[in-house]
This record gives sequence, structure tokens and C-alpha cells, in this order.
Amino acid sequence: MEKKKEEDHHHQEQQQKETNSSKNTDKKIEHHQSEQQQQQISSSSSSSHMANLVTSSDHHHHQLELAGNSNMNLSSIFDTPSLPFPYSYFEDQSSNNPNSFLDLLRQDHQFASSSNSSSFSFDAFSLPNNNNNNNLFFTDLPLTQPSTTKAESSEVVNTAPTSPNSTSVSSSSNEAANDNTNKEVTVKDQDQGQQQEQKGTKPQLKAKKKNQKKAREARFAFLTKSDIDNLDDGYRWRKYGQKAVKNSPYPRSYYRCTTVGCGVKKRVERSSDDPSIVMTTYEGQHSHPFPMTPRGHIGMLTSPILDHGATTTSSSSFSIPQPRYLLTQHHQPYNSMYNNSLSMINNRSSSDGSFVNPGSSSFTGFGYDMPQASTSTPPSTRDHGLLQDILPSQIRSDTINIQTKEEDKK
DNA sequence: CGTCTTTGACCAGCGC
DNA sequence: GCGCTGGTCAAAGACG
Repeated sequence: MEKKKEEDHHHQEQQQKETNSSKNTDKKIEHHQSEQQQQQISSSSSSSHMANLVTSSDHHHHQLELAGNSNMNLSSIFDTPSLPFPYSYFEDQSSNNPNSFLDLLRQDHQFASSSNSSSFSFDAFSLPNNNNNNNLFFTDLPLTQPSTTKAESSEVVNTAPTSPNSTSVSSSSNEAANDNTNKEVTVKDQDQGQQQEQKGTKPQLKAKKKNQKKAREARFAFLTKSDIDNLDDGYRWRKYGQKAVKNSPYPRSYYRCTTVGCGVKKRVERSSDDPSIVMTTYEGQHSHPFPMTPRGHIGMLTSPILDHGATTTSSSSFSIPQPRYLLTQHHQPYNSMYNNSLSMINNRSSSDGSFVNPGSSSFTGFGYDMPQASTSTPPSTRDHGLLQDILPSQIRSDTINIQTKEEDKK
């Protein structure tokens, strides 16, 4: 463990050396603005299609956010003062419990499948369906405003949404722009997916590669504020790789579901902007029941929960459990700081706060499509690695808000 | 002994 | 073509 830390640290130092010169300046400036911006952002409106569910606790509070549009920006994520989403902020009472994340996830199963109860149902929220589905999840475990958090000024500044429908690098209501970005992402993902799934023997790989292009599995990311990198989501994962992420001091870990025949993968990386944020990106769909005896306390799950979610099966969708319990058990008033920022982001095509579901849902876990988040990161912006892949630059740069963008779709 | 992690090597895609 | 980067493989080691 120590060894690893040392290595990571070393790695961090190296990468920081590479990027600090350009980053620090901006970050310092940004830092002073972060809080203010956040508030500003929170109150702004957006045209992005996304939804977020946020929970929080000292250490393992989860901030769950769904983003259906890569075009989202901070404003889009946190701006939903008018949204009636009552579960913006949840208190995870299992603080310091590594399984809290698991709780969050597994509860999703129940959540997704349940239509009764007062709990919020994601099914009620539909996200626009672009050709590409971006399943963006944002789990943030809010902490105190990270005074040490680094923020990227350039991106935030440029994109700070001060007005409704304002667009910036990545945000926007601009459909054309979105389409373009999304397409680019999609193509890339497809290639990658193909690459990933066609790895067998090397000769085999090459052969397959030429013959078939496999679309990448739907992906979505959880952004979680946690000290723990590998959050226990109830499934068993085997780590099969770790790579340094460009422009990030933190390595990205690759995990694969250990269940035979299940090709679900997940990547875990820590945000370089806010080390307290862990982004877990899931790819694929579990083809097996929710494990009964994982390391977590899944064993305590009731059958109804187990009956849903993970075993869902839509070829093109990724089933993610939905945090019902969060809504019913650990729900607590959110602090004013996040008040405006924690809420479901809806498709602003409808200004009344209602979601619009233009198409079939491929993201069955939430019952609606996750439009592809745009990655319209300007070429000049710095590389955020997977984060960049998944999250819009605006969000990414925010210290409190983390972002993830989900791309996928075949 | 089985499972999992670590880690260097390899491969493919992409931009220049 | 070359270098960079992301993603994966697989051998070796650690762990319970």
C-alpha cells in the first residue's frame, strides 16, 4: 500500500511538473472565483439535458448526478432552482463506510423498479435522446468547499454560464454543435469498444478488427467525493490495469467484473482538479444477478432489490442501480451552499422543469436516455484524460462540481 | 491454493 | 512514419 502511494505520489509529481506551469496560474485565479462562480452557476439556467441526484456526507456522501447531455456545464448541472427535485442532497449515514457507495448503487435497483412510494423516480425524467447516449452520473460527496481545490480558470471562466441558454465551449443548446461533438465521441468510443472487446489472442484481435467494428458499450460515470478510490458497488471486480492519466497526477485503474461471461468494465480515476473526487466509469451491462455475497453488505439486500437493475438487460443500455434508499432514508436538507446546485437537471427545452423524452431510452437503468454529453473541449484545452472524455470542460473545472460525460452508443 | 493486485509490455488509434 | 496516449494483456507477486 505504501509502495503504491509512493508511486502514485511520484507519478503525481512528475505529471504536475509537466502541467503545473500552465495550470497553477489559472487555478489560483479560479480558486478565488470558485465559490462565487458556483453560486452564480447554480442560479443560472441551462439548456443541457441532464439530471443529477446529489447526496452528501462527510466522507461518503454521494452526489449522484445524471447527465444526459455532454453539453452540460456547471450551470446545467447545478442550475435547477425551479426543479422540484426534492432529493438533491442526501446524507449518507454510513460515513466512512466504504460500502456506502454500494448502498447507493444497489438501492438504485429498487429505486428504478419502484413506482410507488414517495421516492423520486427517475423514470419520470426523460432525457433527450440524441443518437448517442451519454449516461453521465455525477456522484459527488460534498465536502467543505475545498479550499485547496484547484480549479481551472480558463474553462470555467469561459463557460461560466451567467445567463440562460448561454453557451460556451461545451455547453449549449446548440444542437448542431452538439451533434458534431457527439458524433466525434461516438466514433471514438466505437473504435475503442471494438478495440477493447476484440482483444483475445493477438492474431485474433487483428482478424476481428478488420472484420467487425463493435460499438462501445454504453458508459456512464459516477463522480463521487470520497477518499476511497475503489468504491464498493456490490459487484466483484478484478483490476487488470492501471495507467497514468495525462495531465493528471492520479492514475486510472481498470477493473473488470469477475463474473464469468460478464464483460462489464469500470475505470476509476481521481479528478486532477479535485482529488477528493473519484470518477468511476462503468462500461457494459452486467449479465448476471447482483452478487449476493460480495464484500459489501449486499447480503442484506432484499430480493426485490436484487431483482432489478443489474440484471436488467437491454442490449444497448447499461443498468445502473438507482438510489432509492437515498431518497427515503438518508435524505436530509441540503445546505444552502449547495441548495441551488443540487437538483435534477432537466431538459431545458421545456422551461417548466419537466423533462422531455424525445426518444426511446437506452439507459434503462434510469428509464431515460442519456444523451451524449458533448465533449466539445476545444483543442486548446488541457487533457483531462477520462474525465475529459466523460465530462464537459466546464464542469470538470469546477471544484465542487465534478463532471462526467458519458458517451457510448452504437 | 485461489483470488486479486501490480506492472511492464504490447497494441491500436490519433494527431502531427 | 513517428510519437503520444488509452486500453489491455499476462506474468509475477501479495494476500488470506
